[in-house]
Amino acid sequence: MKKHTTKVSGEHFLDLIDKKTGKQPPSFYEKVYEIVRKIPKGKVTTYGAIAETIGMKSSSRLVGQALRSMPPEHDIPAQRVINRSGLLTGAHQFGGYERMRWLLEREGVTFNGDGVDMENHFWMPLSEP
DNA sequence: ACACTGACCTCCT
DNA sequence: AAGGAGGCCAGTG
Repeated sequence: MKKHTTKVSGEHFLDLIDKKTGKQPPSFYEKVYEIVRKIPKGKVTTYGAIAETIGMKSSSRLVGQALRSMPPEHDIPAQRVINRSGLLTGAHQFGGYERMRWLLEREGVTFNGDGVDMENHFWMPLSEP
């Protein structure tokens, strides 16, 4: 039985991001969400690039953890975050590889074999807001 | 409070 | 070239 007890549940973190009250320093998760929201349509970035932008280059796994913890209703384009080699390693969260690929292709992302054409679609997050 | 968990990445065979 | 082991560390139970 799963209650919605997670501390990173929908209203909580969305509230923090939207209002930016500044009551407390943004958590790692919140920083991830902010960056992911900035990924332009038709572009992708990587877990490692996001971690590096936050200033924790070695914590790319935490980026994946943050995205996995997102609530059902969100406006964060998480499908635009993939692994370094262009593979859709988070596909299971979107209902499988084909589904995640479709989400990206309808945004204009093109593929090279099984992976995204990184040469044309990789987007490096900006450090400054 | 402690142990385990990863939507990863980089080395090392 | 391809595959495996280890490091990473905030959250979660």
